[in-house]
Amino acid sequence: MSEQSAEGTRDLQLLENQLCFPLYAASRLMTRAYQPLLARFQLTYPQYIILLILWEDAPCPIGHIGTRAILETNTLSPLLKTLEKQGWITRTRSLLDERVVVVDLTDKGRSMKQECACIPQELFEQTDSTSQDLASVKAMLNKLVSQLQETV
Amino acid sequence: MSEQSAEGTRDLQLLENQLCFPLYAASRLMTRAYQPLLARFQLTYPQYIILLILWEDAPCPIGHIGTRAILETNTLSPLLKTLEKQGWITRTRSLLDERVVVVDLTDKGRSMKQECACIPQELFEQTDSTSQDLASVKAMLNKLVSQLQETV
DNA sequence: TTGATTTATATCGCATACGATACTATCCCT
DNA sequence: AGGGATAGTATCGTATGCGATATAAATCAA
Repeated sequence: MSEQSAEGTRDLQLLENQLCFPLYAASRLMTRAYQPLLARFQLTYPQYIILLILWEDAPCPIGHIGTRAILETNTLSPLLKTLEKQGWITRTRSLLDERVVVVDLTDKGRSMKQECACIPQELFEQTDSTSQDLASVKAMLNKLVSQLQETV
Repeated sequence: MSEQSAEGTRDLQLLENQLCFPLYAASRLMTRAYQPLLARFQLTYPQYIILLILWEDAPCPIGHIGTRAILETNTLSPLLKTLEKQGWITRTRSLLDERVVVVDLTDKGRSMKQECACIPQELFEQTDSTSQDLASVKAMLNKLVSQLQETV
């Protein structure tokens, strides 16, 4: 399995020789791994990503969240509506430009930042990768993200 | 906030310091990148993954596909139904064990393997990563997948 | 044998993703 | 000023993912 003939590695149509599949699988498994940690806060993984962004940048327009999360408004609109309904955020039309909706954290949303601070460490403990390993993957994935974004 | 280091690199709550986000983003962008290549064949990305597996293993039971794709039957059932409706595959109850549904490729499904053989190369050309880079990411993602699968 | 349990698949409901489209506000050009 | 182009969000339809549950067949246990 680890040792492959030159011929075996050359067949790009084998699932094992594709980058896309472990990417797809790891992403879904990562979301699953977050689920029990986020359930305490009634959060889904995409909602958690939005909150991470807001804890850094709120208040900010929806478009800014979309840029950072690499999500279109057709995904963000219902997602933000849910977060608003559950009391995490507020959505307000900008007075300066009525097209813009500014998103801000509620008191609950702001205070939950501390409550959620343990999550990254808890998740890290679920893998026995070294931080070195994880840092390498992260760096290479970030590079891949940039390259893929350029193609669009 | 960050007691560990003077810099912000230790603040695990920053989006930039999380592994999960580039994973999530890269996976979605990869799916987007495949879309124009798969559109010619009227395929979605998950459908393409199923075909990759079938081109290696067909005929095989649904459970086997689920194991390789790391997908539950609640996802696979409708997906396979679509592939059947579009003439790529057949689904047959096993005579040996009536619980099992055996999936096989149709003639069209089998012959399209050659037609789709160009896709991996075409996609590869959309990134300017070296194969070395991609191989490293793939290896580390596979390790991550294994570790995340163990936690479930 | 027969009832309980397990296995393999399917159905339902909900929450993303995203292409296509719609809508409104702003901008830009003449 | 006015009308088209552009920008920022929202809505709609379709296709996943997946937890919870259902269903039917095979297996197991007493």
